Amino acid sequence: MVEVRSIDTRERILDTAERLFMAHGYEGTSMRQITSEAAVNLAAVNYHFGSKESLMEEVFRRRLDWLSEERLRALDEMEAQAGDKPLKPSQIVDAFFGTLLRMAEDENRGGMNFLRLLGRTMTEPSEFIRAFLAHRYVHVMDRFKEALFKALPDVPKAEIVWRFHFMLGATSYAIAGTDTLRLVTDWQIEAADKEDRLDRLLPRLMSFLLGGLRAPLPQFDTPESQEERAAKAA
Amino acid sequence: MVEVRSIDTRERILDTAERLFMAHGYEGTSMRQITSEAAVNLAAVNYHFGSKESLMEEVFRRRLDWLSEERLRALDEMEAQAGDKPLKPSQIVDAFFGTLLRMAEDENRGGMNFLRLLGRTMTEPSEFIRAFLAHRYVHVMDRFKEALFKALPDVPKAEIVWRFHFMLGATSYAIAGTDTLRLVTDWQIEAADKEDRLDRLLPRLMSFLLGGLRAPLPQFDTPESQEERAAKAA
DNA sequence: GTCTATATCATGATAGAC
DNA sequence: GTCTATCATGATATAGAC
Repeated sequence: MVEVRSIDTRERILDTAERLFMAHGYEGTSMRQITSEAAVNLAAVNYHFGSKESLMEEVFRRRLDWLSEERLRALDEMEAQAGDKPLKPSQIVDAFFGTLLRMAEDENRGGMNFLRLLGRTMTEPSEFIRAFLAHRYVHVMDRFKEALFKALPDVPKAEIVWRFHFMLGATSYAIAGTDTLRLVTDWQIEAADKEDRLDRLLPRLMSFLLGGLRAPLPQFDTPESQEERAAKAA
Repeated sequence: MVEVRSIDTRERILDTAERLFMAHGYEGTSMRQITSEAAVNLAAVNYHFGSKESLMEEVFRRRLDWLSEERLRALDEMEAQAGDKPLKPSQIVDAFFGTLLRMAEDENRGGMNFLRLLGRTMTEPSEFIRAFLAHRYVHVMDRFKEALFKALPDVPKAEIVWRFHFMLGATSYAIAGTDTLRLVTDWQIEAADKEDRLDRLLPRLMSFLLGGLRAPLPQFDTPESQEERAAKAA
């Protein structure tokens, strides 16, 4: 063992950073806070990760590499079982969003805290981290997009992409705002304990997402009505 | 006129702050950036608003007071017209989310930039601003909640609150991530120009939201299955 | 590998002249 | 109302001893 304490230090920094980035945002968290709460020296972050940005990237990489593999594995399995038949949309949605939410139950994989951080980061203005995520996991998104295209051959592809986007939003927000729920309601959500609330979030969210994914298509302007409008303008 | 320039200064600070808070987040934007881009003196922010936090609150108040009135006005009108009959869910959703998205077309009311800032802030970790919003506009949320309860008497209230929450998420994300769309897709969304994309966002989003709102209810554990589980555990 | 000490700079806020 | 000058603090990052 070449100083096993360094591994502890590294992990302790990552754990603390994950928690603090979640609580105060990336810009709102200082390296002093991180190193002091992790009980390591201020210089340790730069030694182990090089910079604050690289630390943030590593916080995500540690969790998302695993999640991405799980998602793809779930999809592969289902497709292998289905053979030639197309998958049901509910299967695809579960492979993507169900796998994500079940991650919240595993404290060793970051639990709810990481999920909330992820949800937040999707709308946060730190360009560098969104660019990092977009690059690193684009292949996962593409696989799921293609699966949805096959499962819903009658829905225009552009529409599916938009709805995928809406599903991401509903999920990110639902996760990120576990305490924001006060904004919508003042009365306590009926669930007594946290466990129960998490158990029920998945079926609730799945119903909503599938309802949205399979909703009747919106009616846009037809080419005729566009011509009408153009005629009026002229 | 007692120095009309001060009004300009105030508004210019608000406009600039709105844009920069959107681009870099609250913590990521310094007062020096704001005052320098607004071409006002550094001390002007503290003179006019007292602090950076109060400035942020005013950025939101300026837009949301108007939006809240519009939302309530739309709801009042519909209820007056409907008389005794309950409103259709689509009407309520349009009064809330449609009014919001139509705001994006009005540059004098902040346009798309403010909407994206709002979407971001919903998941952002600045506690003070979320607390401010929750306090100041709770009456609007309550009115819409009650309207949905009446429109959907067969759906449990808790379920409606959750789905309201999911709808907020899908919308915030859709708005906040106008450029994040790259994360889901690499190919350009078919819309040629921004105008068109915005025109089509509303019907697309409305279809999705209504599909989710009216989706079949999720199946939870019945008391029986809970007893089963308890028996197993014992 | 880990620490102390420090360099260098940016931050929010204010005091006081005009 | 607006300015300059400045304070006190906290930021990221690094040099160099151990």
